[in-house]
Amino acid sequence: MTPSSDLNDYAERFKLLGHPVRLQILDALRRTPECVCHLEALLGKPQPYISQQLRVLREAGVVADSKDGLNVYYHLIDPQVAALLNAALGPVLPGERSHRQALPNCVCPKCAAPARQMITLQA
Amino acid sequence: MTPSSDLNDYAERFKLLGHPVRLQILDALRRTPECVCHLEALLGKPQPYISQQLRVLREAGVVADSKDGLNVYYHLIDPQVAALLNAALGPVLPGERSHRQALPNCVCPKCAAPARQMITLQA
DNA sequence: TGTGCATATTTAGCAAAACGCATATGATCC
DNA sequence: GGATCATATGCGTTTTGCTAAATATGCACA
Repeated sequence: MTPSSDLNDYAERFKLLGHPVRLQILDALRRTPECVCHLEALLGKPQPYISQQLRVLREAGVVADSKDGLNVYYHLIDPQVAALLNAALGPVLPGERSHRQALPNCVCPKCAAPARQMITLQA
Repeated sequence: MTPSSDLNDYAERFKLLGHPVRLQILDALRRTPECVCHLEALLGKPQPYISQQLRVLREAGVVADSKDGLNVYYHLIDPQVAALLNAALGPVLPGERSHRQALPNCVCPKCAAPARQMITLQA
């Protein structure tokens, strides 16, 4: 009923997106769930710092985590944030290359399941 | 070509919206242009403070001003910000009551063209 | 079972920036 | 001169951005 108190909530949500690191995380997550170690390699930031931003997003109800062995996977759960990302960055193209090659086991340089590595080099 | 440098620009734009006062200003401006004195009455903040936020928005290329006699009217010029506002707050309904009653001469309590005032009291 | 290694979270801390606001001054138009 | 608006300055408080250290937690393997 008081429209200005709602606006505060919206401003809070925009503030979540108004942060390069968080925006980059969310842009990655709207493509596919990602484990923390991959986000670390992707953003080039120290891991505790990424955990901090993930926590901000988690406590705001924007993302959720699910553990799988050693790894923790995060995924986007807020449809409105997804809509905002689409409105701002454009929708994710179906054929668009995801940041990772294969999902189930993290493939970023650190986690390095050696499977595809030499393919990348020669092809 | 470098998608992450673009993300910085997008984050900047989100940051503009992630501010209660600016968001309230933009929400008003997407309905209709407003003069500063009306925004002052609408937000209940001192005039220099509002001018300050308007300047932020102006220098970011989100709004533009046009002078008309004593008054300065601001309007929204960034279509992408308008799209984000629509995505977040919902589109402006056609019949929705604008904050002001009549545009050409500001009608907020301060500028008070006395025209409609007693109507408000009795009806 | 115990030890070690790797992933991830949490806590603490700090410098820098942003915020909220007041006040004073200036410009412009009537 | 009077009103609207912009700009500038200052100040106390809060938030941000980031680093570093400490603390779980799960897996592997002897």
